[in-house]
Amino acid sequence: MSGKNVTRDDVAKLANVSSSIVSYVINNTRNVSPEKRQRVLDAIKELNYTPNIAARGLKFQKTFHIAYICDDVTNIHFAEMLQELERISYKSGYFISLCRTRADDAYIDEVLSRRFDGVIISSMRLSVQQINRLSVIPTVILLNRDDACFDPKISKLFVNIYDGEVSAIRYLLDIGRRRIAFVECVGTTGVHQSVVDIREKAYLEAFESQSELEGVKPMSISSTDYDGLFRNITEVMKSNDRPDSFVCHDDIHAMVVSGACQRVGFSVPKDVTIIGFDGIRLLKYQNAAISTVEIPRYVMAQKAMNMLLSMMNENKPSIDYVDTSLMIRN
Amino acid sequence: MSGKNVTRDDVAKLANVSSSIVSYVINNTRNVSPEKRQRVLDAIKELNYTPNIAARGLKFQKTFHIAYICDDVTNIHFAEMLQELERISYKSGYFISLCRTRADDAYIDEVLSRRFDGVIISSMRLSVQQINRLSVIPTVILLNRDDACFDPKISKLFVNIYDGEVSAIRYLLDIGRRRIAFVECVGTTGVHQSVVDIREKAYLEAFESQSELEGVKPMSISSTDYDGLFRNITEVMKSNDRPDSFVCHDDIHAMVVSGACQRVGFSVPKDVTIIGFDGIRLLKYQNAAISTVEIPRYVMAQKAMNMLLSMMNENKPSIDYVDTSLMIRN
DNA sequence: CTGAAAGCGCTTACAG
DNA sequence: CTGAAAGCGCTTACAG
Repeated sequence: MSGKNVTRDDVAKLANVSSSIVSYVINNTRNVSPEKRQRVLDAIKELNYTPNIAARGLKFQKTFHIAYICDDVTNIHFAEMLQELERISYKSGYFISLCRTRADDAYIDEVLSRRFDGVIISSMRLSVQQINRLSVIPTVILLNRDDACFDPKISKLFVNIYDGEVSAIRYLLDIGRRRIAFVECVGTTGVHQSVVDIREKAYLEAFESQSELEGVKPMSISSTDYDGLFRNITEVMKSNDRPDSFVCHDDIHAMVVSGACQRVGFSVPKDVTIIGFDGIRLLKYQNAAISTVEIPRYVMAQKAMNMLLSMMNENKPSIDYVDTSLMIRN
Repeated sequence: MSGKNVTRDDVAKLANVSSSIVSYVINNTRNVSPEKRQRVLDAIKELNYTPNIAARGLKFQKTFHIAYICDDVTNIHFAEMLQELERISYKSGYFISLCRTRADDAYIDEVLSRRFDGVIISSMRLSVQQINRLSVIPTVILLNRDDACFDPKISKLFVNIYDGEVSAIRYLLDIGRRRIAFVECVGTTGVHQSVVDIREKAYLEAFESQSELEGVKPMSISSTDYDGLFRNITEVMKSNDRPDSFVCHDDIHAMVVSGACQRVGFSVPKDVTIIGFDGIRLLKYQNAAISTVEIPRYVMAQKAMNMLLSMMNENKPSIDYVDTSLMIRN
């Protein structure tokens, strides 16, 4: 039997009860005589009936579906976040849709049309206006953005990226590194202009405070894609003022940098120290020891879901913070 | 204005037209006098109205939502597949939910309850019965499984994994490798018993046909997780009959194997040749050259969506095949 | 303990 | 060119 187009009325007919009884049995929301209840349960089984959540949602003004908007789920950090969000939201009765950022207003309309019960955003590509338009539904922003003018209805979960980046630089200076290069996020052309790179800000300010140290001066490496990054690293490593260390936008960047350095004959971490960001699991299986600034993804996913739930239930937006931790590998 | 709880009736009231007119304007499905049309459009804008897709779906018996069921989206191969499916399905008007496999019947009920318009499955954990239950909605299976008894309503997109694996072994034998180890999928405890490892089958049969070659005998390496794999590889590489090459379940496994081999002092690919499976982009930035058997993900995503569409529209299930290609890196 | 009916937000056949 | 009404599959207040 098709479980798809079977409706509550079909069940009622087969069980020979009124159709409201079926609801009451399914939702256990009223006492129903044992015989009728059993007839209903049997009919459900026989017809392979499952209640239509969309129809129920129309009544409840809920879809039991949330959205995760992110720029690139092929970046393991976001894939791990998505998978953890899926796990946690499912426990609360929600399915989760992957929405890849599209920076046009029509896309925001599309997302709003789906009447998600909540949306969690990890995007550097959406404008403040676009995010604010979403805020008519419970919204949590995960990525750090320096935009001041988010709607107060939006919940924010800040990652203390600044301190994480500073601790990475400090560590490099401590172990005697002086030529510390900053590896910017690849392909920043799609990034919204209002987004400030907090890592870069931290990098530059950490340098300023260390200006008395000899030979310390900032250098940034930017690229349009990973191929370009790989090429740029191999080139800069062949040049005269090659870096002795890198702080990278994230772990994927760090892996590419590590690969490139080794291809031109440098040993990691002996010749070059590399520090990534995020703490993806894959990093520790690399041939070379790559350190990283870990983001507590599981804590974040749980917090984000809690924030969403308290917005849905009590309409209470909130702000929270999580700290990073420097993970050294030698 | 909240775009969330604004309904078509609110628009109608503001525009001073009947509520059906609003539908006709939005869907462009009947001639409406220019003045009224304009009043409606103005009201939509002013109220920030977006139509409720769920309500529309109730009428159409559609949710405009599909599901992607996979075992582990933190594996880049599946993340890339998901992202490509998202891109393609969005163009056809569908959102996509990430559903991580849960191998119990209650989960199948949950998925059926959402009335997805279609479901695409990359899972080795679901039983045949569970997948067959899903087949009341248009279903496409992507992963190769040897189960004979799938419901004929299900569409199947086969990857020619067997030939891909054989070509990898042949290549290794051609370049003189004799101690070729097979690296099984990590953590196979969750894998459904009916799933046969086609890679392993191909591996063993390729060996049989080469049994006249001296010193060639199969060896398999299995592990419960990546930590275990890393450990097992370092151990086997220290042993007396260490392999001179590896064919790995996928590229992530290959990266771990590569890392482990190098950590104990072997050079890749000079001392050890490693071949992965899938062809994820990240692989080429590794310090060591790792070959792979490429799966045409973009072609697959497009085919899967087309199969889904023709099931939705014409109720026509189909079977299709894609080939892999051996990608050598030196 | 039970059932008929209204309503969630849409679409569209029907009647004008 | 227009509008009132039925219906998609649910839930639940209301009346018995």
